[in-house]
Amino acid sequence: MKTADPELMRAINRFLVLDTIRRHGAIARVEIGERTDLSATTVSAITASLLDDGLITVQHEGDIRSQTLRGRPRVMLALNPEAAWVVGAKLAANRIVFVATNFQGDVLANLTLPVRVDRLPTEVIVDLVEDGVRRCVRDAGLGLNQINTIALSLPGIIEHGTGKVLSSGVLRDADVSLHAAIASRLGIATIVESDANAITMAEHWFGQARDLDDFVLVAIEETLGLGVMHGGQLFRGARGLSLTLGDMIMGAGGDNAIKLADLASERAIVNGSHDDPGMAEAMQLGQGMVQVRRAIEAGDEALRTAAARAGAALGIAMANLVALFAPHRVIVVGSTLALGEHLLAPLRQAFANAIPAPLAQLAEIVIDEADDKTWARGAAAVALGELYGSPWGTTGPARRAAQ
Amino acid sequence: MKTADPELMRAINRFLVLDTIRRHGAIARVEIGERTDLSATTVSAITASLLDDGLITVQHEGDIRSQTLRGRPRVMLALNPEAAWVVGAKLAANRIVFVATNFQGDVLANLTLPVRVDRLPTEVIVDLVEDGVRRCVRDAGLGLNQINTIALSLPGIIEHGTGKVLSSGVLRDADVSLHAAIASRLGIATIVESDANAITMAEHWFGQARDLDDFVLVAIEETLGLGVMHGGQLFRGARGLSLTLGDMIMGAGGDNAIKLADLASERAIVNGSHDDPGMAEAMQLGQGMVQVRRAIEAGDEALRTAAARAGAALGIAMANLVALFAPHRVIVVGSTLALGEHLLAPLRQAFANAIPAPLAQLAEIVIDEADDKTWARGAAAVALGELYGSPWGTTGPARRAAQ
DNA sequence: CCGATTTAAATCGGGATACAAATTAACTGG
DNA sequence: CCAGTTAATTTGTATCCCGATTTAAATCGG
Repeated sequence: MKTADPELMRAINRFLVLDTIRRHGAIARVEIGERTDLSATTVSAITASLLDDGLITVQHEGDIRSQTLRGRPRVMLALNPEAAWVVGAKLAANRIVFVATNFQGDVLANLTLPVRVDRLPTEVIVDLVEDGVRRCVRDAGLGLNQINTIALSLPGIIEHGTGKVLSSGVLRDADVSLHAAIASRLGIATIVESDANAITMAEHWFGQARDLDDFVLVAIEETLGLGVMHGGQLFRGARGLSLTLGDMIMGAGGDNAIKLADLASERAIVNGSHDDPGMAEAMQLGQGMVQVRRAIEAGDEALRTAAARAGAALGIAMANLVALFAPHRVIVVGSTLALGEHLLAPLRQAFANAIPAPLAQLAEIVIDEADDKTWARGAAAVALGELYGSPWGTTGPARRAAQ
Repeated sequence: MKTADPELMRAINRFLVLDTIRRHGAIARVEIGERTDLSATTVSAITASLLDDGLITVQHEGDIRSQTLRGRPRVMLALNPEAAWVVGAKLAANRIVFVATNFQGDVLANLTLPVRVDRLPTEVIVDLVEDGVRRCVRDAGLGLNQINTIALSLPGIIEHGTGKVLSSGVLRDADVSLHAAIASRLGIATIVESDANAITMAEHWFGQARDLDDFVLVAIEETLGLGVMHGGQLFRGARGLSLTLGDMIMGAGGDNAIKLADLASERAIVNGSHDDPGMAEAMQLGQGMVQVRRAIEAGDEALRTAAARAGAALGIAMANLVALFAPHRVIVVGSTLALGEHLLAPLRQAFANAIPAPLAQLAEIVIDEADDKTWARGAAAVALGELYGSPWGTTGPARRAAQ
């Protein structure tokens, strides 16, 4: 816990103002004051400094007259989209997705590399990331030297701050310092983050949780991820570790103990039909769940059962999460959603059965079929969040190696 | 998120100083400065104010000479034990335990009312609490008017801030405002808190986690409770809800879905032997697990199996908690520990099997056979924590109803 | 067209805070 | 009894927030 001094005070209020502008879009000083409970004096001082630093700009044009037509008109302030640029990337089993965004998180360019990352040596992955970043930056009409931060997200357990990957389904090795490798390769500050945290950030900034500072997100793809937003901050465990969901054991012990990942991951769902060559093909292309859905609707009862089993397990896991974190909302994202109601109907039912009565009204379930670009954009948002200078250690300062 | 102003700044630093004194015991100003990274000037100013408010005192006597014998001697500052008094209470199924403590949490008096709270109407419980508080306060040589806050802890889901009990195993009704009832009855500010949170506080202040700001606590008694300490603050869900563990579903859905409480609560363990009148008797007296242990050691295989099953389920649940919260330590407390290794051996083994490899080194399990007094003392610590004026909303201000 | 009105933003002055440097206090040691 | 040493306080400066006042930039109304 940090000691408070005037600098911290200013940092907090400055962040508050900047975040208010980001959330609201173009906004006048008076209104910032109303929303933040800061005095007009302070808002003026802080916005002057933000203008000075080029993080925000005045918007004269398109100046929609304020409702009240009298008096001195409000001067609208908005983020300066060109204050900085970042690259966000999502590393998944069979693809790498990049987006370049400006300071407000608008996607300027995106790029998908359809490669089986699974079995590649880490060095090669770093190569691919480097290439992807370079191309994506060029596609955005930018130069590498204009990129402030790169945020790479991938599934697994990741130590925030050091950027060490303790374990990940897409890396062959454990305890990889992806972070340092990429940072030194490109000479740009780099953040490595769990993909679940990235998409959690995306939902908070751009998606289904813009209005909420307390929610839980369940990411169902090749691996099962978990993100927890608590008081507007990503919740991290001790040492800044990201959380995991796939390792949750369903079952009371003994023989019926089974990991959630073995019930509800995409691999687990297709397990029975793995001999079908078409299915294997689709899985490699990331279209596995689309294929499964087709098969189910063509009458494949084994897959229907598998999907239902996965949905039920997820529903129970989500009920457990509600009991453990008491969030207002549980957001479900990920490619497995392509199964549609074959997954969701049993999920909802299991959730409803498993949720303790007093909590039944607390949390709503929201399904969001976010695409890959959104995930990568979430990684970008993680990077931007640090640029905004959040004064709470939740996200430590961007680690810059090299350079 | 609050806006920062000089007042908040001072509140933070003041709390920091007071907390440093509490944790360290008698300590000189210089050392406070070193530990908190505040300047000597600021420490002097804050301690002067604390002295002025009577929260701390100088210790001239017993003035152990500082190591270095030269120079002006240090003036040791310590909490003023008489700065305030609080009562902490633990409401359990078959007893109510009270402690009265001074400002530093020393227990001045304690009292156990061996009553079956289970089936009593709420009004009667409030009566009992009132009587208990009055007696305990008198036993401590205090007057009711000297008591600053009462903190009542009980199992269940409790909304911090409003003090509403959404559900509890020891109350017949749901949605009870115990809080207001007691506060108005005694005319003293009252806090209602989950018992798991209370014992979590106790471990942090007095017990096995004095050195740690990130840990998880599992309370195994008649009901199963969960406390999460995160960054030195009790983690609460949205709306300030306390967390629950007993509602965790073990099992993947369908027929083998079962609540942890139905596997590992004391009632679940003795379930098979409920017809034994001696056992029923012991359970009512809170000696159930001692009795079970005796029975196991006398050869009762059914109970041995039940205990092992409970242990295994708990071990898995704890592994899940480590995956979900990534804490440094998991502390286990509660009367079920009386089963000893009959419970713990399978617990440890299940935990070891279930914990994901990368996390295996992260969290250690600590067993703490805390007695009832410690739980009640934890409730007192919750009350004291608010008196110390923690500036972070985590624990809202003590709600005072009535007078 | 110009002054009154209205609202927004900037400026001024007061109060609180933290900190560094200088000063005072309270010892020990020879 | 004085020099040396360490602790604590005092002094002076910079920063920050805020309320009140002033300035700015519109509209309205005759």
